[in-house]
Amino acid sequence: MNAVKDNSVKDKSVKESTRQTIIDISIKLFAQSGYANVSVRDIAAAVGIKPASLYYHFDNKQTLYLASIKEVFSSKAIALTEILQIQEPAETKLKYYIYKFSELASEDEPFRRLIQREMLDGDEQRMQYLAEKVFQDQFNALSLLVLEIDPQCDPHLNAISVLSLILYHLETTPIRYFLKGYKKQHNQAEFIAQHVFNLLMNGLLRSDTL
Amino acid sequence: MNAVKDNSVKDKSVKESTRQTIIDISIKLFAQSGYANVSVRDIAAAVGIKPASLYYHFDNKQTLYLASIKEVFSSKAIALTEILQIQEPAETKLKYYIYKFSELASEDEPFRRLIQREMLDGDEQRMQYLAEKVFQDQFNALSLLVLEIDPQCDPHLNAISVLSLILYHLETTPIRYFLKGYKKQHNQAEFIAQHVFNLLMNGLLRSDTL
DNA sequence: GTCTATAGCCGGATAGAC
DNA sequence: GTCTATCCGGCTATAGAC
Repeated sequence: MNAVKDNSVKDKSVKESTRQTIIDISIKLFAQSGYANVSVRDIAAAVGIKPASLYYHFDNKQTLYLASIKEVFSSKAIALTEILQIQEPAETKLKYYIYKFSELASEDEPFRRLIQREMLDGDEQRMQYLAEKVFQDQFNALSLLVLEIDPQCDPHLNAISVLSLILYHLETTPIRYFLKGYKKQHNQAEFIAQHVFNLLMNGLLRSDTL
Repeated sequence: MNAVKDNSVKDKSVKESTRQTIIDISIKLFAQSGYANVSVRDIAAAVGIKPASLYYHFDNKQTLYLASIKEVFSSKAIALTEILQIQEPAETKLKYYIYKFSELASEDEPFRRLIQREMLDGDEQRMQYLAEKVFQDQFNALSLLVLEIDPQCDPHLNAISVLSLILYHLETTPIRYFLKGYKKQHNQAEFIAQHVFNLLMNGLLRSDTL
């Protein structure tokens, strides 16, 4: 009936909508410099339009920011949830999760930085959104997994510990660069994953071989 | 000869200098809201002076910010270095370190937030300052400690892992509040320290008892 | 849907009196 | 050392032509 509807199936060769371009560019800029340090002028310039045109697509800067974080977070939520679906023994599953999550986290710097920024400046409402729409499912799955490995443990505490080990190495890259023993490898997904899995299985003893 | 010199020994009952008051208040405000979101007017109002008066004490906003982070970081550096001076077996020393560092980190929220902010927005110069003047000594000491526990390990990697486990629980408090299994205890220094030490000694297995 | 032009506000910073 | 008064630049956002 309506042939035009087929266009709703996105063809990557077709130029994306201006609205989407604005969001994509905003994600990068907000992640890099933070909300207050990115002006509507900066975004418009990067997109290649005038600031006034931007207000045709979004009501104001706040709205654009919210659309940007929703976009980056919800696109990630799908990938994250999928990781924990496989049927394997608990330890294998954890190993797979750590490797996959390290990979996703090291690939997507804007995602990581926006989370860091939200932890500092996000209001309660945005935090709840982030928790429920992005992390809840996989956090619950990860909690169940660590509980399976040790039925005596506090799953919330252990799940956060797993995530912290992976993310903190990436978060601290800028300062670690100046600290003793820094190697480029320390920022590579596979290297981090290997270290974290060993540490979680054995503790500090026999945790790594050089 | 000069009796007035005795005033240089600070008496806590004496009102501190305006310059010091400005720094103290700036630390709190910058930590809470970030550099760009705190205006010179905000700071002046909180101090109880007019914005113009502030420029008698500091050249500009940047200079005031730098003085603030130097103050908060260098005051912490002393406390941190002291922790690793005791003579004890490696494991005891690590346990002591974890408990002390958890305590210091959970007590001083501005310190933690300013580090988080610097990780996101600090330039290379400030990062180098932070590394060399604040963290270098104790990071080296912590590296040696984990190396003593496992001579085969990568000390840089393990030292960061120790720090990550302690700090990430505190950093993620706002979102953890909305995640399953959250308890108030999870933010208490001693509780975190106990969990981290167990995890580092044993891995995920037998890491905690509820 | 994008433009030019501009309103209106708030920020950092300075001059100069007291 | 602190004040009042003020400059000026950058910011978000709107009006209205094309």
